Amino acid sequence: MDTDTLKTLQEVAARGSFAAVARARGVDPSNVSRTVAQVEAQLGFRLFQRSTRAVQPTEAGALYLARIAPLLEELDQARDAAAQVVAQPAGRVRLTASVAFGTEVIVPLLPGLRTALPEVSLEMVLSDENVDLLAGQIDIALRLAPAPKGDLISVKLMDTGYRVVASQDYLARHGRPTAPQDLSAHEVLRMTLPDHRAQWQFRRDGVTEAVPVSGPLLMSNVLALRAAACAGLGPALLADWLVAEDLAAGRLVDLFPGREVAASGFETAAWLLYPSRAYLPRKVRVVIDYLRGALG
Amino acid sequence: MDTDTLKTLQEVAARGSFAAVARARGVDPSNVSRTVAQVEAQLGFRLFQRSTRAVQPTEAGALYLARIAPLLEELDQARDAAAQVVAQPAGRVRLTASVAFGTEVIVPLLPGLRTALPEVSLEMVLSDENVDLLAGQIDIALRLAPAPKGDLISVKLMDTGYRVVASQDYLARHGRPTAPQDLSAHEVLRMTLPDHRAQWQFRRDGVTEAVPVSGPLLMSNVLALRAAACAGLGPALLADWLVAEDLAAGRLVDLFPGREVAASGFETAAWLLYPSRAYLPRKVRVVIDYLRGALG
DNA sequence: CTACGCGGTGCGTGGAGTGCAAAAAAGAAT
DNA sequence: ATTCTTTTTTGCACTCCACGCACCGCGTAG
Repeated sequence: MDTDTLKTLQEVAARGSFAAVARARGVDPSNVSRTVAQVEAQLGFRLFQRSTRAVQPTEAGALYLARIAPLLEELDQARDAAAQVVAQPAGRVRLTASVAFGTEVIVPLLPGLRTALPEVSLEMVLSDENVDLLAGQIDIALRLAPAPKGDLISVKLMDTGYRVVASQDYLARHGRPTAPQDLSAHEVLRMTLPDHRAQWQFRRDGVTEAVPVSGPLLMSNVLALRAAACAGLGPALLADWLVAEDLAAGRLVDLFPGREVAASGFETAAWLLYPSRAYLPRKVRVVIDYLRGALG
Repeated sequence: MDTDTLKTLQEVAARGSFAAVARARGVDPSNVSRTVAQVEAQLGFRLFQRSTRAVQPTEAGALYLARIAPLLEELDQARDAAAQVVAQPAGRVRLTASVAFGTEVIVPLLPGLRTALPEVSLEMVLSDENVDLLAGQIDIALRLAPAPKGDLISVKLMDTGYRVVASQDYLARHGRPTAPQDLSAHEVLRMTLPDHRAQWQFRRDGVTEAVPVSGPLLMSNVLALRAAACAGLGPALLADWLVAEDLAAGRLVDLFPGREVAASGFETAAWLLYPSRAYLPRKVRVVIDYLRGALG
């Protein structure tokens, strides 16, 4: 029983005509007719009830075709999966992340990734909106929350935290707060996200305190928020990976290095999401492994 | 890709030797060698790493073989499952007949058929129009004429005849005709079929006579015609199977019990039609046999 | 060192599969 | 009704693939 033959059967069922299948395949109609007849002889039952004007699957034929359809599919997948074992990890991998995370965390990794996986080319889709992985043909998504639903695989890439930072000159002008409570006297820079607006949370030695904050400036973009903080417009609550470089360079100062800081919950992390396929393309696999190795 | 080929691959993996597989299958070792080589060429990767003394699946080959093994199994199961559908005298059989024949002849057989073939469920499509057997997924058709054309198998189910009948009270009011010719003086009930309209034929001892008939009432439905006859509206030419019960119950009287009666030809019969003798599902076969036994 | 058995290859032949053409048939169109 | 078109099926050459056979290279076992 040839798989090509079985695919012919399915095409016959789909098109409802031997002649149409023959035209589509560029063969003689007699070819299709004989193929079906031969399969029927081998199977021992009739697959299609046919007249000169119509071809209709029999009950047994419909049952058989319905059952073999996924099998033929999987047979092809088995071939592809096995081929990937020997194939070099090559091709284009589409990766999506937020603009800030992409530019600050992923872009610095690109040189190393290029040398480690020269055959893989990365296509970065940076967007602060949640891109549909299937519709966008996305292989890998980097998000700051795990997959809420569906057939996505979530792996924690790295733990993330927040820092309250301000610029040197802002501190020189307004004084450096020594305790979180002092922030209530400052006009802080805030995100428009509801979680970040009313209060910030601090934790040290297991003791948590919430500090109400306020300020005239609200921003929807963390890069802009960071820029504002660097410009000395006030203290800001920002992700640690976003301000690591600025802290190291001295452009920003971590106001409470001894405390954990959070907007809503303390348990935050960056997640790597990818669609749960039966067999992940090798090029995607190696990129995932590289990212986990570099960030995990 | 032939499933038999794929099974050969599995046997190679199991036995670890081309020659052993060749012996087991009774073919030449070169056959196995070439089969494997051809599959590898089609797949694009090597399945077995082989030396003169050992055959070992490659990593890709092992993965491929492991994945196709259950698929081949299911492929066979699909065949068996479908074959069982046709082999078992069980399931739904779609049967079409005219409304009158179905209700008067087939329905009385149903109780016996239910007990004789409890696993078979009958779906009756009663229609006075010629149903398309293919489009309607009909297994068996009961018609009062043989298949005029096509690849349908026709078997005569039972001979049928016609009777000229009238109700007791009609005869009391209009007198009982003693010879067919007397019908010309009656207003008879007629079918709208062209054959039945102008004259009725009678035969006794090989002598045929045609009697012209007329009447104001024409009906297109034999059940309505019978009802009209029962209601004393006049004599009617009706199929014997249609009036047998009424004659037995005395609701109708056979006016010419000694004669054969016909509308057009005397050779009339009920036919059983079914598509294609080859690969006839067993459930259809047993219903056909039952009907022939009960009516033939 | 020899012999056996293994996988791989060249070769000739028979049969399977191909397209073509014609037949049968069923629906559509006139 | 009758003709026409389209579709399935089958008969018929023809081609070419797949089969077994013989042989080669090679590694292991005795």
